[in-house]
Amino acid sequence: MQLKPEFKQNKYRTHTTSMLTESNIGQQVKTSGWVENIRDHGGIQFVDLRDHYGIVQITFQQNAELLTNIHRECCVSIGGEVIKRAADTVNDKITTGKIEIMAQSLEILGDISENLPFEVTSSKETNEDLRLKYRFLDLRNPAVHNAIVYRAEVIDFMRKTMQEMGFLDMQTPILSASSPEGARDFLVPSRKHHGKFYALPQAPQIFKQLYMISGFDRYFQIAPCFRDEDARADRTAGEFYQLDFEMAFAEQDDVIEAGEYVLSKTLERFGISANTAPYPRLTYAEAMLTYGTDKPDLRNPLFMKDLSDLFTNSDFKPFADKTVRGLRVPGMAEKSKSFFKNMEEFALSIGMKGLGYVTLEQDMTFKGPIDKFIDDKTRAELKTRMKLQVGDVLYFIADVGKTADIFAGQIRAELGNRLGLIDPKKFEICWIYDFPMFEEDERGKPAFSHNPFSMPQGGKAALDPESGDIFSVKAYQFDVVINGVELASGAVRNHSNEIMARAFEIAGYSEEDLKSRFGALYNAFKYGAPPHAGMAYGVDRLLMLMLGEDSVREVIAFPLNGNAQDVLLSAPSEVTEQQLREVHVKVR
RNA sequence: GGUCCGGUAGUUCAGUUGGUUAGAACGCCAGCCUGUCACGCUGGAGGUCGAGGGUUCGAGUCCCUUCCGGAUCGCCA
Repeated sequence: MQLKPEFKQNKYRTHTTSMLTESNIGQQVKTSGWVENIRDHGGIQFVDLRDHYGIVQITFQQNAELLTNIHRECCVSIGGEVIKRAADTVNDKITTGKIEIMAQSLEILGDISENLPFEVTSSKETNEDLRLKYRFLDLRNPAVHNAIVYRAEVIDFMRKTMQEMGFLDMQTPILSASSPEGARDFLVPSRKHHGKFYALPQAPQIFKQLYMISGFDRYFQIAPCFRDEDARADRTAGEFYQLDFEMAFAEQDDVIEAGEYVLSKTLERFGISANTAPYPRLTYAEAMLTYGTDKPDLRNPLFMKDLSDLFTNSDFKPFADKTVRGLRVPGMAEKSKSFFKNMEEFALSIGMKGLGYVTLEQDMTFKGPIDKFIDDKTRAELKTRMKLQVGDVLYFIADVGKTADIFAGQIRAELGNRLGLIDPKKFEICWIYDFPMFEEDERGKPAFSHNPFSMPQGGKAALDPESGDIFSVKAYQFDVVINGVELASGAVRNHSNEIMARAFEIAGYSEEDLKSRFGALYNAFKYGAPPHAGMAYGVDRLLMLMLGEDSVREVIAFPLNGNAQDVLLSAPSEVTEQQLREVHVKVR
């Protein structure tokens, strides 16, 4: 590697470890880093010296005294001559493996390192709380370190790509008002205003819409978002980052195209093998019927079809007048009895009452526990509709309404796993769109199904009480799904108070509620809001997928633990009485 | 908040039906070793078995309480 312009020799080093190549052979150099390992052979010692860029081997011959008191993870600066390694001692595993430094001097830079709480090079196997407490050591592990470097590179690339498309990187406030979104807010007490609180933004939603109303055309931000909800493997406690963007005078397709561009370019740039854009677009209804979920894993080739009409008058009570889904599994008939039994047990474990199936015999007849309830005409129709072939298994999933879809989706996912149908290296990306504007709440009343900012398709007319079933109204609302993970969500925004008020009314809120919950937007809409639309990608989640990690915490340098604690800095922590008095807070 | 799983050496783990002095690997310390790169060899130190209580002649093991961690459901528009 050439000397980068920004690299300057100083008293600590003439080269970083990875700069050293065969071209440096014979030169006097100095390099600094951490001692990853010491191999002491008596008359000769080897030290692996690690810095941000890589590793180089330092050899000590007849000067072992330089290593007195040196332990693993000591921070040192070592001077010496670069020498060529003999052919039989070359190490192909490291980029500097053809050379080594013959040490002549060694300076300890920090304090002598104490005994380590865990071994740095295998830190990923350590209990997570301990890793997080010593995150500075954990992050020295190249496997952990490089994920953070990767994160920086991916975010940098996304930012540049957004800028190329004409988006401006603009900030939004962190200290703001409690927002009317679904999650719990993090509250910050006010010192100057007794009894009042700021809230950390759950998303920059209101502000990015205000940017549009302010006449900015294309906004984006790698935006911190704060939600006081419990963590999951794919969801950090507390805070996360979104690639958030918004476009004025935009339709749904404009946002989808921009979102598709930045994602596909990013995956391409980082060598992720994904299906190429344009990505398949599935309506919510299609996804629910075909995959039993609004976030389908399309790596799984299995899919469902509607069979309800064939069993309306069936003698088999569990199917009669129910929603029935058919799931064809090619070539599964040869699976063992226990495999089928285990699937039935799985079905029971998720709350299904049973899991009927038939297998397709050599002569194309059916065999299986529920075959006796199927008449010949239905058999013939099943063969054509499900395109059945010899050796197939046809599962039936029946229940009331949407429940059948959800159960079918779980069966599909489980079969995908158990049959090994899912290629962990593949990325299958799709759009889900046409989400319903409203869904039934527990009492059967309409509630916003996704979010109240979205524009209903058909505008105000669609919300007219005369225009029919309110639950059939769709919103301009869409998601990006990768491998069954919801990665992004977007919408055409409602930019009219009139339509907003009507939508709120349907969801059981008054215009006064609208004014109090969305005061700023409501006020802004009064002065000429442009039609606008946008979306936001979960950056942490995307990085997790790109790196093939199971936990989102692996792609965040200093994450809260699963219990929403910063075990490194001890947060949250108690504060002094004085601090509490200043912000007028009394702790019970 | 619910459910499930876990907590044993610095780390990762094993520990049978309740039964002798609680083990292994890695790490650490000491000694030996001039070509290793997961160096090797010899020896050694290191344990409140998460905590508290109970049953028992005897508890890492069984019971109760509690704390901590993980997964998951709720929650996350």
